[in-house]
Amino acid sequence: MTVSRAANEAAKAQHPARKDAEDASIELGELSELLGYTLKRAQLKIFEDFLRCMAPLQLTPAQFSVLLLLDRNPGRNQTEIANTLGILRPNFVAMLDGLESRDLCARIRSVNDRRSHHLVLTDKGKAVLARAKKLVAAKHEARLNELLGADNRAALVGMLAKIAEQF
Amino acid sequence: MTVSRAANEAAKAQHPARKDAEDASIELGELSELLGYTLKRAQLKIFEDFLRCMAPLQLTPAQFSVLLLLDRNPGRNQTEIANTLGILRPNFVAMLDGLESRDLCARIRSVNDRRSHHLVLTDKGKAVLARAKKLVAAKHEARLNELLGADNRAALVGMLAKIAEQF
DNA sequence: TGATAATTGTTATGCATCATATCAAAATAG
DNA sequence: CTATTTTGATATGATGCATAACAATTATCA
Repeated sequence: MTVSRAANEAAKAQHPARKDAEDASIELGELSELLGYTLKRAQLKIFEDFLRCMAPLQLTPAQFSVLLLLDRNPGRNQTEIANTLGILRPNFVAMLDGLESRDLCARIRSVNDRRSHHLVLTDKGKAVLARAKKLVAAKHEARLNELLGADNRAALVGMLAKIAEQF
Repeated sequence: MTVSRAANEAAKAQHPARKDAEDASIELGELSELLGYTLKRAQLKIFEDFLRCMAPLQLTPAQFSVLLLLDRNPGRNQTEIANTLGILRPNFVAMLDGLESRDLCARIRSVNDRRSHHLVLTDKGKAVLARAKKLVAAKHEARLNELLGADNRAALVGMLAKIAEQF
């Protein structure tokens, strides 16, 4: 599980009285100004919190993104969905297997092109997605707005999107 | 290699005239407003560019961060360095083996505590780090400033650091 | 002091992610 | 009709990340 790392840190925090005690704490130096470094660390934290908020539904960020896409774009095939999410087709197969085995989505053989599958959410899938959205909004994103402020949060997302697209 | 994905995309870009052609392009929906999603994608792009810039020195972001830390904090042991970088000690062993086999750093048995190693950069390690810093500044970070502007870039790093620490 | 516990580096191992090659079935191009 | 391409799928390997366990060493404390 992904909580273990946090639990590990928490365990250390309970023993501040040791030779351990950060021993003249280490200098990060230019590391703290490196975008890649902060980016990676922030991403891990965000995913960790996402998993925590989504624990009752047992959805990973990747799975959530698939459900969102299928909801907005019903009937697309695996290649299309996988491509827009940056998932390689071979790896997307097992992922879909998992969602399908939980009856969250379904593969429907296309009549036009019998190689491909139309992907759709099941009713259960739609229900789970609706609950998931609420959890994300209420627990995850709300906490972000609290930490950064709505304006800053929007600006942050904007800059990240710009990097993701134009870099 | 990590370039292959980009090469793959490039290959597709050369064939815009297919049934493929993004076929009434897929709606991202609320995905584009999800911080976790943009964060992950931006992080991948940044790491990809970092690797490209650092190709002549063959340093990964993780390796670069280790060299930086060793430079600023010579004589620390493996546990200390690994902990501050969020690397688990078992995984740090192989990583150090790699750097040490390239003569970039060295493990020096401590006389006070013969269990631990003092970690230091070799002369070659210092030289490589110096070149690496220049590459990062000239190629990588410069491009970011160009895309976002220096002020926005600083604000971005600040917000990410806040998330990484306080979330 | 001496028995017990904790720490350090290490190995082994498992799981998840990611990437490539390859394949059969089906569709498309020429 | 033949050759190529596309789709979903399988097998496979590399890498990152996490846990358990171990020997050597050090710290704790009764």
